[in-house]
Amino acid sequence: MPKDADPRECSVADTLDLVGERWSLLVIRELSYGVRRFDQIVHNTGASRDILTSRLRKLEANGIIRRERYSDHPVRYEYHLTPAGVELCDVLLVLMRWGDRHLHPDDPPVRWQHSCGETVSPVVVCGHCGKEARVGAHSPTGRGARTS
Amino acid sequence: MPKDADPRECSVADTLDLVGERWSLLVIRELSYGVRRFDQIVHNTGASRDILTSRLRKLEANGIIRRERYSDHPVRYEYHLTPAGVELCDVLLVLMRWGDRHLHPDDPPVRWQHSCGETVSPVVVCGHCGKEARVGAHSPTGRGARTS
DNA sequence: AATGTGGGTTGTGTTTTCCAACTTGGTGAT
DNA sequence: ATCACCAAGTTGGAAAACACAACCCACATT
Repeated sequence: MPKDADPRECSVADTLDLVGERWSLLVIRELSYGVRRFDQIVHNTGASRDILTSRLRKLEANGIIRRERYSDHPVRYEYHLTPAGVELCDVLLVLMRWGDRHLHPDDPPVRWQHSCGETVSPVVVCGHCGKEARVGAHSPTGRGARTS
Repeated sequence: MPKDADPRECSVADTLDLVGERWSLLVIRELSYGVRRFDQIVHNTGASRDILTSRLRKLEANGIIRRERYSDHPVRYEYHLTPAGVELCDVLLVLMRWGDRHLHPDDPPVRWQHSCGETVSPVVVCGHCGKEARVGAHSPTGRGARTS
């Protein structure tokens, strides 16, 4: 870090410290699709095996995924999302929506069907009033809120 | 990429190719706070100057930010979000919510006030029916939808 | 004349990542 | 019993990315 830096206190940065490295969010994506095995995650993401090992260990250490033994002889494991990991799927949905709109406007690679019967088109709203929410629409307050 | 890999077609992966490298989302965060100057972005993120230059160029090349000359003598630039960049702020909001809940449960570093008067507590909902949406709740369809 | 400012670029290490090949403890087929 | 195969990693060596201080340039200020 440059010695004159004074990074903003920020939950975005703190979350990215846990899941912001290359491949981590794609691992969570695979688990959200129900993929559980090491080799399948390699195959579906393109991560190299050593890096995948290190990402899985870090996600596990931070309570985002869980490793479960499904065979004793030989010892074999599979991976699952924890409740905290399931919550991170919201991030995937919003990233997917942006990519669908801006990079694949005519044919989204994947659609998720919602319980209402329609294809999910995720929108971020304020939990209190239900209307659309977006950073920048109003001014921030708190320890990390400086605007210069 | 390992030669047996066959990465899933996926808008999440495609979006992360544009903004998933270290610092890129924090640059967008700074612009969403109204910070415009190179040195301020360095100061508030902790990115090194050379890497920041490369991130800014890439984000600009992909239409997420815009560089604007605000002085001719000497030549000076400042950075702004494009409409596509503003849409990416949804991702920040959802990352922030996760970090607030899981890493700072008692004192979120930043609060954004919504037009309804309350602090924004972002929720991802289905754009059709308005109810909560989450990847994994139903099964995916499309080219990238395999579940093994 | 000296210092400061904004937006970079350069040089030189250090750290990460990449990828094939290998390992380990087993199973099933010949 | 030997051979191939499987899953879940680990290892070694090369390539790429990153970090950071120092420098640069065209001004403006003191």
